[in-house]
Amino acid sequence: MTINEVAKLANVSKSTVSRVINKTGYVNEETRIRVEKVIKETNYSPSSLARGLSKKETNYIGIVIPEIDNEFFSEILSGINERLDENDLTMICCDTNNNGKREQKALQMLAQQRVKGVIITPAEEYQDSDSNLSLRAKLKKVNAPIVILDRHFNNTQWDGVFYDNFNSAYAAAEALIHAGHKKIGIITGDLTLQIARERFEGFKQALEDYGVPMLEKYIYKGNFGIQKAFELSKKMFESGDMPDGILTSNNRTSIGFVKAAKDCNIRIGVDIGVVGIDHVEMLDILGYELSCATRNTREMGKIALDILMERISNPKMGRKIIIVPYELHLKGSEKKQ
Amino acid sequence: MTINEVAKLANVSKSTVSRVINKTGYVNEETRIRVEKVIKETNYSPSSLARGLSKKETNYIGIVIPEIDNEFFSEILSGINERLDENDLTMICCDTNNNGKREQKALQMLAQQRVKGVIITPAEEYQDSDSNLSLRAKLKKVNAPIVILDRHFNNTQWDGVFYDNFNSAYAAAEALIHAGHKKIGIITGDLTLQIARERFEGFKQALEDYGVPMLEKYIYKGNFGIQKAFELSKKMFESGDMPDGILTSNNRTSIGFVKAAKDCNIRIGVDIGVVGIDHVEMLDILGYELSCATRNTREMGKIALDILMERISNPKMGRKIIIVPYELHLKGSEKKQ
DNA sequence: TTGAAAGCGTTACCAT
DNA sequence: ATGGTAACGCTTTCAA
Repeated sequence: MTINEVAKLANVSKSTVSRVINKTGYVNEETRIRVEKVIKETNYSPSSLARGLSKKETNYIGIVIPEIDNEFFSEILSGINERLDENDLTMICCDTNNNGKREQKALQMLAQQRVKGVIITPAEEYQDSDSNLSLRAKLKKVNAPIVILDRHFNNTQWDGVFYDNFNSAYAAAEALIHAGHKKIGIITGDLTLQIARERFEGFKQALEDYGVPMLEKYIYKGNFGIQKAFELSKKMFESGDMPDGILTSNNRTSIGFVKAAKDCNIRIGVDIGVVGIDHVEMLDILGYELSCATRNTREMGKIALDILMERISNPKMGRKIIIVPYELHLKGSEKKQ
Repeated sequence: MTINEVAKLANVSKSTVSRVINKTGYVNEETRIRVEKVIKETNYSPSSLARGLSKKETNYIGIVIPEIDNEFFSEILSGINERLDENDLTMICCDTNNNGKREQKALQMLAQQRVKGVIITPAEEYQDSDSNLSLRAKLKKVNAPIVILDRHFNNTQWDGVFYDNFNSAYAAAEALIHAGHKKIGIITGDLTLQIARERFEGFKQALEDYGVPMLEKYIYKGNFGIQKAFELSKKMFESGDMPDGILTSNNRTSIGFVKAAKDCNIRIGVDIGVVGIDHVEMLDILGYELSCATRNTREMGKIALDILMERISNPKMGRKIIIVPYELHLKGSEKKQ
């Protein structure tokens, strides 16, 4: 079924059918009804391809994420999805698997689809100026508005939505300080990553501001992974010299820590105080109520889409970088009895 | 940049440029090089819209799922994604939020995009013949091959990929029986759902086959949710008459059960034997190693895509229903000491 | 080996 | 209020 066939069956021109479909321009009530009847009867479905080509505009939105099976990103997607209908958008989804090559292919494909805009969490943290340049080049070729999500790179061009890593860590450390601890430690993330460094800096700043000494021996350098956090925590517990309070730098770090505590019969909130960054729902469910500084992930997705839409409708808008605030949830685990 | 502009810059016709792009037909080595140079220099990116319109064919694949932020579905997506590149496919993703209306909109949209095919997990279990009819009608309108994933409906037309619910429950119950239990119970899923009924049937069959009496008091009717499972388990523990072994009907049921056991100081694998359906990674991580009958979710996604591709290339192929097998993992929790 | 031209299914402008 | 027609950017067939 094409617009032409519908036109013939309804005894009108395709212009009229087009007007009926798009509710644009004048069309007599009787003929409208006639056309609509034919559309219904023939189950005619207008081609987005033809429409897009003709209007030189699509309603595709490209999403490029590194790990679709990571709950953080699936919540982001869920948030974006909530905004899709009202904006009449269609989502083209690409999982790069943290692979730069696949990222490039995805971006190329999106360019060919003539997407309206792209939301991307870069596959890799582009440290050196070379790879930074290459990501910039890739993004430029897309030739559409772009919003960078969660992972930083040296970007002076595009809008972005990021988490308030520094202050979130600051608040977490502060909570430990307020709980009365003097010996405070941290299990960091991979410090080659900017978000890990920012969190570490927030931690340091809090201790400094409150005059709490930061002891080298209580700084455990992790990698944001469960296993590493588990090993470090275990060492900590077995060393015979553990801090009174500790900050775990992300969800997986918290999980590794809890696992080690369970293994070593360390009671969280009793033998040691803990505050994590990120909320881990499953820990709550299983009764390990960990205090945490966290964010509204779903909201981050919505915000990213909102900014993208703003940018599309107003290309000259000043560059926007949104820092999503943390929320501090204290549930008792920060204490030590 | 359009194919015409490239053609002019390279001093050839657009036909030639098309041949170069698609590596089709004859083209002189020299002119090819010239054209390719222009393409690179101008950063020309051919329009998928125009190409699709001209070829009367896209490489879109539509995915319609009910809850994108459910780990089961994000793993499915991840599996599908692995097959996308090699098939040169682009994924259009729709989250229906278990809402029939949104499902309908999504399906309509996919039809307009002229997708090559669709993989769908229906938003609702369409019980009565009315809603069954309505889903069938919706699907027919898509006018493209369709694979039904995981959730059944009364379908005599499309290919499907489902889990072996019956035998998976049978095996789980069998494991409890082999562990020597005589008093065996189950926390079921929502029995209005076919997959819940199938699992319950598998359970019953196993007891019957082994001559183990099924006692009404040990049948706990749940709803596949954490909270309900928690409440039922708690009642079970507090009743003073609990079974020796129990089957938890899905991942969330297992979680609720474990939570209750923790609350009530019931030692899993000691005070009561448990086998679940579905593997819950987080439980393993936290040291609750639950025996389970489970499936390879990522694989299910791959299989669904593979069947879809087969169907597309061979529309006359006989109807395919793939039942994904269970894997039984015994880790000791099935016992009672 | 290359080019010209028709066609894909729409929209939008200009007539009527 | 309606119709005719060019245009969108590409592929494909037919000629040369």
